[in-house]
Amino acid sequence: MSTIQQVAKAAGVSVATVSRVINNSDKVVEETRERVERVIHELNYSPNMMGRNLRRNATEIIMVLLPSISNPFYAQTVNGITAVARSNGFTVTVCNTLSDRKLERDFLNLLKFKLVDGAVLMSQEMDDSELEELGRLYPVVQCSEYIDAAGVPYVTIDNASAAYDAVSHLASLGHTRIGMISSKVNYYSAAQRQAGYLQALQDAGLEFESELIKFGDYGYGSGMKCAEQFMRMQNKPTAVFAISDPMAIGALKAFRQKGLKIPEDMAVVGFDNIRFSKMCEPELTTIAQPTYKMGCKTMELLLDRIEHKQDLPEKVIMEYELVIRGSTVAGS
Amino acid sequence: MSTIQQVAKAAGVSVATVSRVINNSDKVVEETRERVERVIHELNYSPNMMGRNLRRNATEIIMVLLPSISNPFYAQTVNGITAVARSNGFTVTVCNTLSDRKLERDFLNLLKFKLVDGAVLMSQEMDDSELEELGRLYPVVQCSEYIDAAGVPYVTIDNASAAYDAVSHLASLGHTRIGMISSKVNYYSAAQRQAGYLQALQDAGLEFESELIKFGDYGYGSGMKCAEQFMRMQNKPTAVFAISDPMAIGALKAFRQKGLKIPEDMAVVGFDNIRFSKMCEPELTTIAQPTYKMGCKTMELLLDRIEHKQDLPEKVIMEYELVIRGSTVAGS
DNA sequence: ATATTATGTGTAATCGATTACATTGCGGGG
DNA sequence: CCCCGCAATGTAATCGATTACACATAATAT
Repeated sequence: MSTIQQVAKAAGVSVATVSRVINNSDKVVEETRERVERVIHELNYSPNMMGRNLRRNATEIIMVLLPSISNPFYAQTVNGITAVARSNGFTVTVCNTLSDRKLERDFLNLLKFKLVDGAVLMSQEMDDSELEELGRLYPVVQCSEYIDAAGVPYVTIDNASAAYDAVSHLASLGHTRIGMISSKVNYYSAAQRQAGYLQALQDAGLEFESELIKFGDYGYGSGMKCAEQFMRMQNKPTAVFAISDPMAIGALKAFRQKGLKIPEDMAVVGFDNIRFSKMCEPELTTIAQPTYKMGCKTMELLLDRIEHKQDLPEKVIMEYELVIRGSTVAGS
Repeated sequence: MSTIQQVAKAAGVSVATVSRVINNSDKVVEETRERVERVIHELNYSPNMMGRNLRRNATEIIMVLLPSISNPFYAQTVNGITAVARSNGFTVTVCNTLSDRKLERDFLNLLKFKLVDGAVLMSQEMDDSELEELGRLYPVVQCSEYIDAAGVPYVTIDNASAAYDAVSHLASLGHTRIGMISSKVNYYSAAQRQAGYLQALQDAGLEFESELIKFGDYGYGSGMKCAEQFMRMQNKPTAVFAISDPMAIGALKAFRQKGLKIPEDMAVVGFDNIRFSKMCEPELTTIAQPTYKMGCKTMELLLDRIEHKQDLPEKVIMEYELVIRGSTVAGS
């Protein structure tokens, strides 16, 4: 690997001139520029970013923290983030925290250590005060999953309202006993979705009892288990709202294995509109978040922070959509 | 953000001593160490990695390049890579190339620029000679998808043999007309799987014609389209082998929409054993790769390269497994 | 008592870039 | 012919760490 010094010597100029050529700044007379560029090419030189970054105190890399790349929900969001980042000269790397607090901390050290310029959090394990400090010290934006209290900006949908719409949809179809599959881990979005669910039941004049909420972990397997719990109840629900598509799909599968007809005997609504939700039998009614746009918006907020703009928006609430398919309405 | 100089001044020692404390190297007398550590804590100091990396010429970060984090197949492999990396003090970041050659190049610049110590390629857009050069200059290992000619080490399964087994399984069930859903992009693995398919047909004494191979893009949608093409054929196959689970699942869906019974009227085999393959109706027969172990092995090879060990293995072929489920054998 | 060694700490070079400031040379106005 | 100003390039400080080497002091050997 060649350095700027070697290039300078070989081209018979100073390192300053080489640097000027690389950054095509200032004036370099055409003849010199060509000579330097030829040498750069010959030596296959590319500037060492550690040197550059140390001097500039910036890396033009941002990182996206998410609990698991295996959850298909994240892919589109990352694409949106990447699109905006690239058009502003930034590179995006994805960091898989596996919901491990220690691993998450290791990644966030990259921020502290200045190896990345900013971070998007799509989920966090840390507590409010840690997040608050993080947001105070570094450019950080939350996307989709968030903690409100911490003063860290976020982009999200109105989870309560989305859940409300999903459950109201079930109620409007005549269901009077509606279950919910939520999550044990208390994410804020899960709490909001539960609130929306309760509100919808109340507004539809339906009764609620705690047995109607089961708890999973966002994955298929837990959806199946929750469905089995519902099946064992005396007074079974005829419809279920799950806060993730994989859980909804797992539930669908379990219900069908028990011989229930979907949506006649049991209606199911999911959340996130992952691609597979159109592949299962029947197709899944679900809440679609504008994932790509959310990613774009998130990156815009982050760029503003990195550039230290003032008076920045703290919250952006995006529109969602209830996508009605065969798991709630036959033949749609 | 405080620097090592500030810490040194505040503690009344030299930067060398502070550095020794941080790296707990050499001898520092207990009293000095405590004083320095107290100051470090008070100033909330953490070493600037750009300075350190510049000096050490290493970052202890490795990157994984993959075409799309939305393909669930990659998640487990990344977990394996991460496990081994972490236990060796390395951090893993995932880079989403979107199969875009330019984006891929941008990420690989991080290698050239010394911002990462090594890379795992799970798929590449570059041609053989580029890959060959990359492998010569930097620590790089291919995983799962690979180019053999380039002399870059790789970890994989025997794709031809796996496809052979899948197709032989179909033949052994009495199918005599067996289609294949392959990919337009000519990945090496796709070519090998086609070879295995052809060999299996030949060994089973079955006829082949070019119409029996359709081409998709590894996604659900393309699987559905290929299935529709099969349905329009005069002499339809009664079984189909797809080189990715999403395509197999898409095909399954399309066949069922046309009223075919699976597996009676049409048997389907996929490839990769993604989690959804157990959630679809019926469950999908597929080839399971030992993804987690492949990730571990890949990272081991990469670590060896980073540490400049000699006489390293160039190829590691792992065992796969044909998982038989309801899409080929009823009730299994 | 002196020479030798070990121990702890400091000084300054170094990694590879960027960039403020200095220098050089040249053309034009007076 | 001198001086000024501008354009092109060079010199050297700087970013924040690590580390070879130097040095001072104390402990030990002779």
